[in-house]
Amino acid sequence: MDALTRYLEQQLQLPQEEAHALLRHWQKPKTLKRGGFLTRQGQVENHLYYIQEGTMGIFYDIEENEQVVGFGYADTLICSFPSFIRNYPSDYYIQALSTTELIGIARSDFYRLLGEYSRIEHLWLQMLEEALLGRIEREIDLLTVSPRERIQRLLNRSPHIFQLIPNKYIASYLRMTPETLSRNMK
Amino acid sequence: MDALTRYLEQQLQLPQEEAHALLRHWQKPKTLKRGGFLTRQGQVENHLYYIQEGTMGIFYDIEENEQVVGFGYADTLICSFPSFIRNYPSDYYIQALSTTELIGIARSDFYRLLGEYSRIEHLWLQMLEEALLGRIEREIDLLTVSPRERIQRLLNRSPHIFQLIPNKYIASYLRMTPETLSRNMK
DNA sequence: GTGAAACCTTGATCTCAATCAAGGATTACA
DNA sequence: TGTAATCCTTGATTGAGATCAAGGTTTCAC
Repeated sequence: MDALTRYLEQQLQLPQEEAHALLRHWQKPKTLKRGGFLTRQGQVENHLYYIQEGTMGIFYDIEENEQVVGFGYADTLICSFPSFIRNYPSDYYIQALSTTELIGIARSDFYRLLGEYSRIEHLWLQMLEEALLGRIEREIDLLTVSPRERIQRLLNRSPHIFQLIPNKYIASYLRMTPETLSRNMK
Repeated sequence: MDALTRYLEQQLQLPQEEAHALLRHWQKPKTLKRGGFLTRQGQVENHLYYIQEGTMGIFYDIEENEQVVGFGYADTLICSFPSFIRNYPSDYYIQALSTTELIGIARSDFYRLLGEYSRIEHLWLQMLEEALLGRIEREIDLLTVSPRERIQRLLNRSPHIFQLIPNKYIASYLRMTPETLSRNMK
């Protein structure tokens, strides 16, 4: 049983029939080297990806600076959601931070399956709820004034990120410079 | 035809049958004076509310300070979503910024209707998608460094907020002091 | 294994928004 | 309509994090 099957059936609790229906449409693996783009700015995101191995960063250019807005790592889904959902060109770009292997499912297949299998639709609804709650938590993190406190919150919520991702990206994600992160980690 | 019916059928494009099913469970109006609480910290949010008239603020205490994280006004839904969805005590509190009239639907009724009417479930899914995209946009706003730029983004996206809500709340929402907002509005 | 690139740390300086303060304008409601 | 409370504005000062700079360390690819 491969990682995606395990993810769908065990982690997401999807019944076999639905898991199989999804798996049939998942495409052949894609490998990216560090620095390689999964999605570029201006490009429409036509796939939802599952990361089999590696680490990725989601970026957005704010006021001419590259800002990190999220990470991806093994056993998580990744894509430019606004672009995937709205079928618009993406403002975000997604890059491999280390060699990464992914598989994707096309938007058209995905939304068709939502219509065909109410359990998949229900699962997607629950995932959207979770994603929304995650964003709401993230908002509090960003509103927190003290850099030290922002670091602490991330350490509590996602300690593994500090093992996986270079600090300079984490600093950007936490709305501070690498210097400030360094000075507040001790 | 009242405002909620219009909202469900026209704005949300819900068929009559489903709109009626929802409407039956919507409870009698509730009026709050300026400063009155819709939801308190620590209280479980058991209802989803529709604002018929007035303005509301969603607050969160960060590092002992009251932080505004959102607004509500006529013809929008409001509640402490994390609490409503997860059935946990709310970290947020919701207060009327002016005299406000609302009607609510109980969580249990709401989720039962989701199960009974796939069109309602589908609509809720779409609303969650929209809410998620809204949060993602909001994240970029918060990551923007320059206060002037943050103000500009809100002015572009939601100019009506500046008509409805006192500037001091908007300042907090934009992660700045009222002084900074004032100095950067001209 | 080795060299080059990427990353982290520490120090010195600077900048811009927060804070403190006070007067004036609006708003709410009795 | 009067009056108190709330809100907005402007000025002066302060402080925390950004920036600039440079040395040392780790990581990665070949």
